[in-house]
Amino acid sequence: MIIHYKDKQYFTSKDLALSVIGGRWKIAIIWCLLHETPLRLSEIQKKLPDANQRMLIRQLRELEEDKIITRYVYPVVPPKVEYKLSEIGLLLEPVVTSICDFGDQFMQTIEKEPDPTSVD
Amino acid sequence: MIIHYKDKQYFTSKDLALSVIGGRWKIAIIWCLLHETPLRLSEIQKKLPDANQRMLIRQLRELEEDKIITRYVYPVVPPKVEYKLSEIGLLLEPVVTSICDFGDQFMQTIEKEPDPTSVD
DNA sequence: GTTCATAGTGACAAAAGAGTCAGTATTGCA
DNA sequence: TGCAATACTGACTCTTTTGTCACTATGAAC
Repeated sequence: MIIHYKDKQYFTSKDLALSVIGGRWKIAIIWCLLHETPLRLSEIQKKLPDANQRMLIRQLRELEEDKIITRYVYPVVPPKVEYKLSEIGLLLEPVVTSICDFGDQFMQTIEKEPDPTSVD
Repeated sequence: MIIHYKDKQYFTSKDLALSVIGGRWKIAIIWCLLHETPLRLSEIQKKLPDANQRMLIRQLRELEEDKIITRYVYPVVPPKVEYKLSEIGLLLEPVVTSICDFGDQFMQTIEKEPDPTSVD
């Protein structure tokens, strides 16, 4: 079974999923939107200060293209745009949660037994 | 809270988790090892024919470095090496499962409502 | 008329990641 | 002697992703 999506081929639905969530800031953005919704760009920026605006916008565009988030533009000046998770996007909650859980557990193991290559 | 790991800084445990599972073939390798274990390199290659050997070895090395998998070398000729998930690696089961589940659901939505940019 | 706020785009440079190809080692066997 | 099998490594290129900088638009407030 081959899945065609956005001019690419995926051999498993898992690969397709990874193409949707794979992006430097995507999981972080989804995490933010799971905790508080809707959010404006400027609010996401405050929550993710290490991502620059250009990157955030690109990631938001891709998530929107994949219908993971919705974008609502208020016809006002200065602009006001709200992002929220779509119905499909909400299905990512278990993914984000399990990644967070794993991260916590992994962190505990490296704290107990610090990696020799790590620098404190 | 800043986590130092392998000469890099992580601001959340989620980012740390993503650094561990982020790699073209890592989720696929872990998926294989969750279904059948242990596996030899040549067996993983058969299960992931699109990954070339060099890439698989690199991903396996990184997973080993992060203590997600263990590598056992039999002292025989020709070489025999077995890979299996470590105790920590097994904690990734919910991550892989939730990604697969999401992938399946996502696939259904794009089948129902095909994306205009996709090519069949 | 200038400035502010917000959300955005274009063009490019830098870095990271992925992929390719050729080569190594060991031992047994024909 | 030469080949087969398995698990690698080195060196390189190519591609993709990420990051950076400068720039736009609009209407209100001063």
